[in-house]
Amino acid sequence: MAKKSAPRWLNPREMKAWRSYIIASRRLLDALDADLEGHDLTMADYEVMAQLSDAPGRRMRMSELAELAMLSKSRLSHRMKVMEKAGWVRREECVEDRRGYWAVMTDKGWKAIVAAAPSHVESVRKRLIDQLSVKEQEALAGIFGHVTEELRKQFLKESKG
Amino acid sequence: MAKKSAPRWLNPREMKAWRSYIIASRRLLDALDADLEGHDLTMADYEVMAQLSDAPGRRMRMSELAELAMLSKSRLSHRMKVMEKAGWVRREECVEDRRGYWAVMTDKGWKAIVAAAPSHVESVRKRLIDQLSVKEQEALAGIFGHVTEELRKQFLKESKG
DNA sequence: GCAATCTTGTTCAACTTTCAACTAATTGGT
DNA sequence: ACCAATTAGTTGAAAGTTGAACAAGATTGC
Repeated sequence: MAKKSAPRWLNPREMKAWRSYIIASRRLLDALDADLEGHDLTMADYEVMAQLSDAPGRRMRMSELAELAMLSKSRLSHRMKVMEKAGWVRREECVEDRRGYWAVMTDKGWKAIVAAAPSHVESVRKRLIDQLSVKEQEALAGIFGHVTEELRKQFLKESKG
Repeated sequence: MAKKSAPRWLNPREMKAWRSYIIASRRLLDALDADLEGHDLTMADYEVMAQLSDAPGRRMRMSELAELAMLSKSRLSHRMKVMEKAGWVRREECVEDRRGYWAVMTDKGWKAIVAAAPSHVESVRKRLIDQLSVKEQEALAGIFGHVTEELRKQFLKESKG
């Protein structure tokens, strides 16, 4: 990341793309979080619950769940403690690998996510998806699919050297 | 936000747009933050410093700065305390409105942001902007400009109606 | 079989963010 | 001029997050 050459500042078009994106994203995430408030969920917790509800048997190893929900192990561990207290999940020892635990969604958790999902989807529609034409939806998927792919490559390159 | 009718789940195209966006954004922000680590800055603090460095006299009222940097007043207040301790900013009483304060960037702060900016821009390029064609940059700006505009309208409607 | 290493998941301490309460100054209506 | 309502900004406590250190179990190579 060290650079000696003159910095390549963003031209107006690039700047507009970047600023629009960063500003809208911040506000969008805030709005989506606010919309979830009534269900006692943040986006992060929703993501955890959604991933878990999709897993076979509504159970998943902590590490895999952390990976899919894009949280650190530590953060997931803390959130699980909170959600466990709320009765939405429970932890079960893992027989196959006795270091590990299963995160298991309870009935109460299932009911909570089923109750929250329609309004969350409606919120995502209203704030984002329904604002976009089909072409724009495809552009969005294209752009960010590509960005993720590239980040993955960059990560591999950087962690090797 | 209360809904009685059947939820309009996302179709595959919509789901792809949404998931690509949310996943890439999370990872992108993480990468950008990681790239800033060497300058002892987070994206949020960078934003504060960048806005301040752009203001006339490199000074701005706390409220305006909070608004532009998209932070709550409380959060800005806390961050300012940290940045003040680092010697990057200082607070000055405001004569025109004696409730208020000016956030003022110090020389040291100016040097810090000038030192950080090139590598941050390079990081934004590498992770996002340079990955996109001109058409994609324009699409990105269009989509998120529109989203911001719509969020603003929705906010106005919701806070009245 | 066994030491070295890696992986899983938690915990502690430091730090950051949020939320509600608060002070003090300004504004606006009468 | 006065009082109520609003606005600017801070504070302190509670909640959330991070990152390093750790214990315990799995894996690898000899």
